[in-house]
Amino acid sequence: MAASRVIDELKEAGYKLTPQRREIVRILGQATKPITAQEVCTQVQAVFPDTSLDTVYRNLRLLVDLDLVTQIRSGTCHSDCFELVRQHHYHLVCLRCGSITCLPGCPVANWQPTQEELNGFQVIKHSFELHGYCSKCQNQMRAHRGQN
Amino acid sequence: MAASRVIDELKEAGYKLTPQRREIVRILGQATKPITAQEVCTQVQAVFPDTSLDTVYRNLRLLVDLDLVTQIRSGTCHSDCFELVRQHHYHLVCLRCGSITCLPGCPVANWQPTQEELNGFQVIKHSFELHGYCSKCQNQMRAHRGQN
DNA sequence: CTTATTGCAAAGGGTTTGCACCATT
DNA sequence: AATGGTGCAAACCCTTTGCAATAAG
Repeated sequence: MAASRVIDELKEAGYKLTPQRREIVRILGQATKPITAQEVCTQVQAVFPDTSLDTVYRNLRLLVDLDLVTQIRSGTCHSDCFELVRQHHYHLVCLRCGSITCLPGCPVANWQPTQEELNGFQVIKHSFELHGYCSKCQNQMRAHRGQN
Repeated sequence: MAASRVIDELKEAGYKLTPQRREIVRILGQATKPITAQEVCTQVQAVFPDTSLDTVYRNLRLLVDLDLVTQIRSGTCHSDCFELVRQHHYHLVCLRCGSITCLPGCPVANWQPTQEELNGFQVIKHSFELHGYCSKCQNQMRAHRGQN
């Protein structure tokens, strides 16, 4: 979903478009991977230095509630990450630094368990993550071992 | 992995087997799904009322570090859940109440992305979750709508 | 007897909330 | 002018940590 589309949806839903809010959406639109509220905040503050972290959280929550943003509580990430809702894809999550990389497509996009297995559970969506070590961390771990 | 096996591993590794520690392992061994530290604590306190939550956290952390327990930071769960390491499986996670159900097997057990996609990322493991609504929450949501 | 483990209390980190002021509509 | 949004500060929840007392080996 493009940032402009998100702005339109906010407008239509009757929400005010403050500069901070526009900037938050713009930053999410530019991101190539999910980012934390803190990262969003730092980037917003580059333009509007007085922006507070709670404003970022409030806006992210609003966007999540409106189904315009996806919130990811990753298997390794300390804090939640956010990204604009977009085509289904999956993530590489580093076990060491928590960084997330997006990969297109999904190996289980069309898969469904049997009805007996679900036992009445209503599936809305699914998530698929690969956990391991990014190349940067692999290098650092090698260097660290080298020191000993 | 059976609880007795976990106890053996702890013994072999030279850790002391306190009553609280044994009970924590026993509770994890009996659980049919991942549970929170708070849930473990409440169950331990049924037997040893003075047990503190931080002792539970310390023991869970130890078990995770020893690769005897898996820690799950789910896409919806407020706090982390824990389960004994066992055969690979996947989870149904309720978007409303956060409850987790285990399903055997895994639709992507033998799948691997191409080397170009990974770009040096070293895959250690993966996680697969279905998010939706458990039947209990579906009923509650229906009842709630009925009231209006 | 030695050392790890415990309970307590306090601190830490991420996230949410109450409030008065301010800005968008 | 009305209402929703903001910044600040404080609260909240989950989790971790320092410490002295305790218990397992």
